[in-house]
Amino acid sequence: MAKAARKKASKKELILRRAAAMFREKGFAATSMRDLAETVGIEAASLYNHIRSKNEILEAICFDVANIFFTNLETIESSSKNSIGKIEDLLRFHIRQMVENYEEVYVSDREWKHLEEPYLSNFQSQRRNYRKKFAAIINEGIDKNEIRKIDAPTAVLIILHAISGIESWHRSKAKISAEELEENMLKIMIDGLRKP
Amino acid sequence: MAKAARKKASKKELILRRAAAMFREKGFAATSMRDLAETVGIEAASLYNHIRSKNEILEAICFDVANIFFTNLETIESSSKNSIGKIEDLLRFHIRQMVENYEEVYVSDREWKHLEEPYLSNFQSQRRNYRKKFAAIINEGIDKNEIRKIDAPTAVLIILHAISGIESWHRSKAKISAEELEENMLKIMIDGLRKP
DNA sequence: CCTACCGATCGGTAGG
DNA sequence: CCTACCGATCGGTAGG
Repeated sequence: MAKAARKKASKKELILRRAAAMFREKGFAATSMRDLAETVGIEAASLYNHIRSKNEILEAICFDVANIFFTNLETIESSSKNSIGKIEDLLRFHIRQMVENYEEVYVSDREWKHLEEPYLSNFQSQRRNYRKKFAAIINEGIDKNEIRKIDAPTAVLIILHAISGIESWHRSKAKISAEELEENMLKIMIDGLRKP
Repeated sequence: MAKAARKKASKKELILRRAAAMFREKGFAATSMRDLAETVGIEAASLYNHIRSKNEILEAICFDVANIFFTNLETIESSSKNSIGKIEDLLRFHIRQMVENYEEVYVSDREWKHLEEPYLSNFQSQRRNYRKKFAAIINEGIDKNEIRKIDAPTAVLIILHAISGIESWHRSKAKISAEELEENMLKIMIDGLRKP
């Protein structure tokens, strides 16, 4: 019984992982349940013993990712570092997630618009919330004279999207290592914020 | 005859513009020809008097945008400015295109993977080419000691994706003006490159 | 530009 | 987990 439960859980996880890979590659709408079933190695109808619907798969991916980032943000918020230090930690976390957890993060970032209500509104509001908290850290740094006077929400958008650009790096067979990539991104972006 | 030709051309342009708006909003795969026909105000079958296929619409959008950017890049390459100046011009052009020509640029950026061969390979190679030329300008600046020693291809990815992040700004009803946005982005990104 | 329609494919269910 | 199948919808064509 415990064994069967474990087995079922791992098959569901397999489905979610393969789905993330396919949604990333072809997009949510262009991925069919028959395509997915084939890469999992079962018939399309059998998928429905593990998941309720195609949309439920997307929900699982998007909210898993959202929770990982939100939990990390709370940890960083309550740390004792200064603003630049907090932003650096935030960036490193984003970059590492993008490298290590690539398919899921990418899908959460680009395919969430195919979420259905009420999940769509829920996801969008989590997203807004995350960006607001990020912007608050930047504004804190501006107040304390660590960071140059810039529009914080704009800086957040730039930073977040810059990181999601690692996608292409990932595809290009890693001409530089993950560590080098991280240092390069930090150098460019943190120094764009820091007060001269 | 000239009048009829003009009329037909403008109807095709209307279809392309509406298609860009819908592809941006729902994604290429999730947009049906019936949806598109409805917003244009005709029956689905009538679309085919103006365009050959759904994919041809995507091709028109993607290559129009690619050509606009490529032409501009060539102009900038042959200018007499220094590297930082060239990059600044390049950034301003990208930002303005993103603001003024939003739907098409966004679609070209995010939906090109639904292109079919041989257009897909063609588009990807134009894209690689553009990034290589952009990276070459950065490397030139590093050689001339205007720009700090960073990995140029990484900087290109960061910059290009940072700009595509304006999408969210666009959606958020412009809390700051387009000019302010441009100056903020320049400040953050150019100063991340410039040699201290 | 429309009506009428095609074959293919979609997400999902019934029943075992 | 499979076979068999459903209604809906897809991109696109024929013919006028």
